[in-house]
Amino acid sequence: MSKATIDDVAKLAGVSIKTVSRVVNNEANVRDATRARVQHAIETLNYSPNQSARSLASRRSYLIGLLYDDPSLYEIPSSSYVISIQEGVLKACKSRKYDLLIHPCFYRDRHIANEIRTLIEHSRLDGLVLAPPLSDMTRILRAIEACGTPLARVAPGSGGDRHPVVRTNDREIAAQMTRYLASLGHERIAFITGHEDHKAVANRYLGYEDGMRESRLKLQERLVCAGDNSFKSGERCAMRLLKGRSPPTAIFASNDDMAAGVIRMARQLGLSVPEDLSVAGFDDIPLAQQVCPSLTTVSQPLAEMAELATTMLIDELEGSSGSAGPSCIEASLVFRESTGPAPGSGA
Amino acid sequence: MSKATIDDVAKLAGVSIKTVSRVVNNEANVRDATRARVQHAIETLNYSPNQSARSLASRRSYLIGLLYDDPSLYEIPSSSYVISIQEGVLKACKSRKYDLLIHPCFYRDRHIANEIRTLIEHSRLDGLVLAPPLSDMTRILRAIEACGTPLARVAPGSGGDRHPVVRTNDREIAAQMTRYLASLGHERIAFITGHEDHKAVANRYLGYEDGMRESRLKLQERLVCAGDNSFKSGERCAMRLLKGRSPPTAIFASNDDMAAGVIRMARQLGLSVPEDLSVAGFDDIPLAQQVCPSLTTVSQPLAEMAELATTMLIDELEGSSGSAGPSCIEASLVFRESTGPAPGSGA
DNA sequence: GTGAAAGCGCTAACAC
DNA sequence: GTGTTAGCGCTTTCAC
Repeated sequence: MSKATIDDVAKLAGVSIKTVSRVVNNEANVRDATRARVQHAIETLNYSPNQSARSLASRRSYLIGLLYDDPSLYEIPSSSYVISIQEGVLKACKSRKYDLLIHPCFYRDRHIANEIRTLIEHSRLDGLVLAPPLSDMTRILRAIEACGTPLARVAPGSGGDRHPVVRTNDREIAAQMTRYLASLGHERIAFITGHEDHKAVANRYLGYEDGMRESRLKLQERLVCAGDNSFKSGERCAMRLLKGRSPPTAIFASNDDMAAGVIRMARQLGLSVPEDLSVAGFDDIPLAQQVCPSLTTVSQPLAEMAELATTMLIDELEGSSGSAGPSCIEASLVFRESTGPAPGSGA
Repeated sequence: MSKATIDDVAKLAGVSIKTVSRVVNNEANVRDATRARVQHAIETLNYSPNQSARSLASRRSYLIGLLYDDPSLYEIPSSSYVISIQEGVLKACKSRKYDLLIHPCFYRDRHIANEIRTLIEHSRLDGLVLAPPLSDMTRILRAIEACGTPLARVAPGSGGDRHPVVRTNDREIAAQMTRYLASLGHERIAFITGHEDHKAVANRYLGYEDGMRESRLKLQERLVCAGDNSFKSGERCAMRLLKGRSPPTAIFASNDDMAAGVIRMARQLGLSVPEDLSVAGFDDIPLAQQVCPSLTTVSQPLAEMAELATTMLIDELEGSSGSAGPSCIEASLVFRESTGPAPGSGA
């Protein structure tokens, strides 16, 4: 029963509605005794402010929108990615008393800018959090900025913008993983790239190149295979890489789904992991612990990134000065069973 | 710029705001010519109604809340379950022009009723969709009904309530899977139960009993093992079942995560699936296709259930008469690689 | 410290 | 068919 209004409370407490409003919003300029009296009335009546009225008057909805690319729309079932993002955003929302509205969309949709514009105009959002790969697309950023809606992004781009951006060290950590594989004695280290529209994933390839160079290993085009982030593309690439002559002894896939596909294919080809082939992934999704052998991978702090981005957005909404600009949350390597010494490296 | 108001449109079109309102809300009693003129003005001004104002005046927010148990809160990472539910709810919301607010919570939280009450009072929701196992808990249902908020549930309980409930035929389909295993010559068919608080999952056990009885196989207590829906509990149960004497030749787990755990453990114990052991799961999550061998399972139409529940809720909100009462969307068996003839059954 | 008055932009009820 | 008049329940501005 959200029946009681601010008038009821004011009457019961013997004050004006403005004073009630002050108490509710924790504003200054209320004597302690008055405040207590109002508090009491609020509790007695079980009063809770009407959000729509509040929104209308204050032009703030306490609603954050989360925009992400919905993998289910094109059958790449990496649900844990979405869940991690949501988890982080929700955590920030909860602690700041905002509600979360979710809006998955298809990033390649030609009308996506319009869709988002409609969402902004039609829904009463205070701000928007953008997840990758949506957060990489200038067309979308333009549309949102044109609407003047505050936003924060989880994205690799440095941006240099006037809105908060949170990224992780994809490139550096991918280089580190590559060097780790090299340190195990692997020389033919293959790489499976991810979907080209996904900039963060693209950075992982750059990291691979860095790592190979730093380990003084030769980059070979035939050891690089183009995946699309899906399990199936991992299988396909593994097949191609392993069937060639002088096949790799290690495969580094730019995400876990593809790495899991590699493991499955390796097994079907009669190879043992990690004895015959080392496999590394990226993301540390739950699947990484469930495949056999479990996957050496990079723990990507997706939830933390989303949480930070959201917190920064809310800070901005509330004028808590600018913690704006780009931030970075560092990823880390997770060593499990799928990697080991290169065959014949004396182990 | 959601700057233009209904007054601006009215002025430009040379009509009253009420007429604009009629056009915007697709009401009758507007001459075609007038309607066109108003439409034109709307487009010219790029007008879009202010939702907060609309909510305040009409007491409708066009906001649906989705309440679900958040697996990440206690480390059972079955994200695909959440995603499927969201997917269904979102689809219904989209087609009916509602927005979706998500609210995960911990179903065993002692203060959950309060949390939900706060959510309802504080947020301006038109209705609530409840996902299992929250949807099974009378304590929660009571709290929501006491608030008078319309709701719909995805739940096994027949309910007999005055709100929509959508269920699936867990029990019957589990019996069918059991009979299928029996038809392959298996006699010692083990079952791994799920989390006890999850009624739908509990029904699957009843179906197993039915299926065993119908196949004239003996129910043996030692062939039933208690899991908790997690991958790890699947591994644990498999270990216990397979290490005993006269171990089962088939294991039916009440969800895919546990079934995947069984497969992993079987492999570690040196058993081949399905040659030495058949494994069946339930849910058909993406993982079912990614494990090796891929999992024979039950395709649970979670997204469809959620979509139907949401549609029924919205129907009710809009007074489109009652399609209320319980509905059922049927699950079906999916045959993959993890099941085969019983060892020594002449195959 | 506190209150009165004036909206926020829309829908609802009823008059015309 | 169309317009007028009141609110919806809150915040804001400014006076006291």
